[in-house]
Amino acid sequence: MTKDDVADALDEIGVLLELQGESSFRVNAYANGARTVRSLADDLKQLVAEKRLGDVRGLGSALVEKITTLVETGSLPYLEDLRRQVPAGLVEMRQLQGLGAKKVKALHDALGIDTVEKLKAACESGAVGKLKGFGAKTQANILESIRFREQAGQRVRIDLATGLAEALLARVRELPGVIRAEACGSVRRRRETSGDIDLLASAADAKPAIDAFVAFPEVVRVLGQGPTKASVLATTRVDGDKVTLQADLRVVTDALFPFGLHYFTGSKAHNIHMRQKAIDRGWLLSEYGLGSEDAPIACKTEADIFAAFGMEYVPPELREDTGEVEAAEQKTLPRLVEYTDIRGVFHNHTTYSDGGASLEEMALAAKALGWEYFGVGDHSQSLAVARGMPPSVVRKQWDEIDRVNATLSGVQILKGIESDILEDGSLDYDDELLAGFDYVVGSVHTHFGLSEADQTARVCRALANPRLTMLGHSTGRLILKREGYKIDLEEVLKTAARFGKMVEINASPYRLDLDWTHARRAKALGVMVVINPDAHSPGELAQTRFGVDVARRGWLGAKDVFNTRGLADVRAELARRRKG
DNA sequence: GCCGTTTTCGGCCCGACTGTTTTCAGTCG
Repeated sequence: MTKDDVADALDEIGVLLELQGESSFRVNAYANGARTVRSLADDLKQLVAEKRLGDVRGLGSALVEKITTLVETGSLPYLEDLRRQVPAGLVEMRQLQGLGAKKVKALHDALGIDTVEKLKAACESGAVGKLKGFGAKTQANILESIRFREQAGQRVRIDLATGLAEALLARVRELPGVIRAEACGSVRRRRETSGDIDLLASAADAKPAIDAFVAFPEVVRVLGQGPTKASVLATTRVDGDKVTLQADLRVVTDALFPFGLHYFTGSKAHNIHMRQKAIDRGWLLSEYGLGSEDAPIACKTEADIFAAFGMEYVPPELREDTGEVEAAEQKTLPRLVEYTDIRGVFHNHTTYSDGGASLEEMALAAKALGWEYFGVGDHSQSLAVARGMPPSVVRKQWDEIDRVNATLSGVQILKGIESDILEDGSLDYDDELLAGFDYVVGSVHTHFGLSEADQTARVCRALANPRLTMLGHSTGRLILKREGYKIDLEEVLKTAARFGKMVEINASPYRLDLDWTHARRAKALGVMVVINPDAHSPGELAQTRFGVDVARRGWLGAKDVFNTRGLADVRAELARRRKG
């Protein structure tokens, strides 16, 4: 049972209790507990074993007991009972836009509706509209939500959400009367995925901006429109991929902009914590201001809000209520790594395996980004589907690297390899060939189905290999597409620490593993992190920025990230490691 | 169900918007 498994179970309990009409506070306690578990920096199994779960804020005796049962036995009778009591279709109905637990329960109690299909039929027959508290409009909206369920309301990768947000934001900023505008929410916090776009703008008069917003060419449907706020369904293409998301625009006066920016950036948990800090001081904090009614505290920027509390500025990426409020009070927030700190990258592909560009093209693209080195890490021979290189091709690539390096100025190519970690944990190629590389990235590409114990042992054995420099994409997940293979990352990170190995944050927006919670754990264990774009084309080198986002969410500073070092330093360190 | 420098009970973030009402409940963020 991973943290996510446990958190999913707690979330499910919350939803099922809500559908039974339980108190919203009790329901919230489970949702809070799930979120808390999901973002735990410490190892869950260890917390359970050492009976320290109860020390975690938000986990009381009832949740501690249930989490302990889940971790120790892998199941929870209490949850299984709830599942028997609440039809599964109600959970699905609950996910429809505009339908909350109360309405779902009313539909079930009054009409016996327990599936989306029955709900659709009841709407079409007009039965729903006759129900007390429902009406013709609600009935039509439910039908609309059922139709649009496939199209929107789903989370999308951060690169796609960012593309749509930036397109909309650019238009909002051009609107007459708009003074400031930002994308807030999960896009600003740089999460891995986003479920909607939250835009905030300031203007003396909100209405013209709202009216213009709902008429943007990206808007395919207006979900709601008031004097200061509008919700739409918006669509665009990002690098060829179509992305459709709900987008909300809120317009406030410029004096309120900092408060709105903080409020709509969230996370919800961070906001609640900050609001509590305000209450402790006899103030109120909301999107409308800070302070008491007779003594409001003026803030020109978001930083002023934190300053009013005597806190350091908390970067949006840290606002998950995982200790950032306390650290900001104690002024112990780390200085986070920035994209501009990156001096080069190590894990990338060229036409020697499954990449689309030559060594020279990739190196020049790296130089254009201001980097000092481009590390190639093409696939090793075992990965035939990706045109993995037999030893003869490796030697040919080395020759070409030497030739191209002699012609390059300001950037150098490093001789790396993405060596398959074979099923038994050994590396691809013999020791002699491996010794010829500047560094070795070890990655799992096959046998995803091993048991957690076997997969963990396999990767740990690779980490113990003196030839391995860094571990590539550590879980093999594809965001929103494929779960990672089962692996005990705590054990992997501890093993990496023991053998002094680096662990990659794979910056491809499809992967982003290590995820931010484990990136933070890696730092705590003293494991050096490296951010690699896994680029297969020159344009993909810049996706390194998404990996920097993950590192920032994981509280990493520049010195925690290997590729913030310059070329000379990197060469020296890699040489030192090769000597062992 | 959680929590505590108003502490073991009585609170729990709170405002915008929608739709169904005629003063408010539900949903959402």
